[in-house]
Amino acid sequence: MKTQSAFKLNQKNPLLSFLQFSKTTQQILQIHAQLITTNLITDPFILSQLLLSLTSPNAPNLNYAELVFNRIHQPNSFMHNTMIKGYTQSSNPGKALNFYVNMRSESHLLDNYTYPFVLKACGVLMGLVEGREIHGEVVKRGFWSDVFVVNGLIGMYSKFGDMASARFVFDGSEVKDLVSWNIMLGLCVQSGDIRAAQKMFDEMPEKNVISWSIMIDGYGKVKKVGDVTKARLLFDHMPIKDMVSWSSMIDAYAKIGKVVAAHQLFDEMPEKNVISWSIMIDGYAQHGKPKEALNLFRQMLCQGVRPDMVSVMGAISACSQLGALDQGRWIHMYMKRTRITMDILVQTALVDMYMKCGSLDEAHRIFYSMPKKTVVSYNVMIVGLGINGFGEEALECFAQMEREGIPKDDLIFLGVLTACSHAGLVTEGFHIFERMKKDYKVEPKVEHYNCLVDLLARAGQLEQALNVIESMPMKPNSALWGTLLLACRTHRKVALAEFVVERLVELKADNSGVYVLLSNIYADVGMWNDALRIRKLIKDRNMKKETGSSAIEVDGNIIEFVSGEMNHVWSQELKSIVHSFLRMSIS
DNA sequence: ATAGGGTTAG
Repeated sequence: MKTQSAFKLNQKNPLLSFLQFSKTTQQILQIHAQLITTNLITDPFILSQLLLSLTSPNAPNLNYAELVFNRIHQPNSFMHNTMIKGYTQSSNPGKALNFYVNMRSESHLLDNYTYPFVLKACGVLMGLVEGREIHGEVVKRGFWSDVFVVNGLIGMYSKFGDMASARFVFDGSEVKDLVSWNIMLGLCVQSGDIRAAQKMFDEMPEKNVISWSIMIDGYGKVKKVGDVTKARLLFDHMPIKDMVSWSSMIDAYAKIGKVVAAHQLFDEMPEKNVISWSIMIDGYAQHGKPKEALNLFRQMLCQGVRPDMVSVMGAISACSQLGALDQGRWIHMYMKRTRITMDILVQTALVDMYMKCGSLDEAHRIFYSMPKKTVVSYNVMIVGLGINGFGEEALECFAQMEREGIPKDDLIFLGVLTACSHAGLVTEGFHIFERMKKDYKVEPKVEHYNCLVDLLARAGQLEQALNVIESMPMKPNSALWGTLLLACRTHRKVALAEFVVERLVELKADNSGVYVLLSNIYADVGMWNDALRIRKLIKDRNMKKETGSSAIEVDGNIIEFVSGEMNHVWSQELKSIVHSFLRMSIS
């Protein structure tokens, strides 16, 4: 955005000066009211300026702009183009295309300024057919030498993800600038072809910060450790960095769970915005460090950074993981109070948070007040009901989803199956699994078989579970055997457990947890020698045991308990509580 | 022309 120059009074036309200086809609409207009373209203230059002000992204008032536009007797190209630009920028590309269609009937209005805007509208609308048609028109009318038009075309094909067409325009054009190269670079990255991007990057006659940032982002998105190193190399070598380059680099680390490296850069970056904070918060939340995520969120608020919809997601997710109901509630209230808009994604995250924190009431309230629901919203609800033991309600929710005609994906079946498994609804679960293949034509994946095995095994039907594993179309993975092994303990099936461990050894997935479980199974049925033999094996192989931990929220503080560590300030109190409960249950 | 967001198994 250009900085507003100091107010200069136009002697010949004082109103015009005010108009160009006005920033808020109210000011513009006032001036317009004055304009109507004067004869200046017919001056095309004044009217153009008025439309420009009314459609500016600072204070757009497209309805009013359209009103003014319709009262103009013979709108010129500039006015048309201003309307198209305004509609595209305020995300109403359909209207923009309408304007364009109207212009076409008087083709003298169409100039080289029209096409970039209308092509952009096609890109936003995903209007593939219209886009190609306009492409043809551009060629016919010979606007090839205009780099803005060419970039409009490349940009549009880039939005469609149509590399071939974008390349065709790019290669065939005589006029390329840095923007054209950068759009192509971005398209390569977007289609996952980092090698092609690197080739272009090397060939580019000149590069700017944006080109470098695209490459860093691209290498970061490949999500392999080696490529992140490559991203870092570029990052360290680029001549000038801006917030986007820093954020892209931090995100590259955060996405692969290298939170330490990410946080270090985050501390080093000279200037932060909401996006950089969100990246860091989400990085922690997605990699098992919800406490750190919440801490950062608090820090962000302290620094006076106003959170937006996206930046609260990480914090909400952290609350779900911690079961931190009070803090989750606080964030929810904070959003209401500070009028942060909540879209489907935020609402879904909130439903998930309330469900995971066991507050079904609040989850219900949001869920049923949602104007639109997606598969994901339903999934969150169904899984939430399931983990809270309301299997029947979960199935009812699924039925409601069917009635609303929401298309299903494979994950929703995973949700329904886990809900059944948690509630012990074996026949219902089996039924859903069958219907999944038959009625919905969704091919079950290993994860679905895992759920089915879990469902049967928990209910004690271990033979059937084994049957499923042996008859399924794909190779069973270690998670699947793990599920079965866990059920072996609950149902004391020693022989089957030994069989399962053999399979896990074959898969080289026999970690310490597996042997601990096996040893416990032996111990449960009194086979002490075997139990000891396995214990010794764990010790001899020097296998490290992952320490278990859990956390609860006490008065808004997150208290973490680590297995085996009983020296926590809360431990003594906890012990006495547990003991008094035990005494109560005995007497 | 470049950066951030929701769902699964313990």
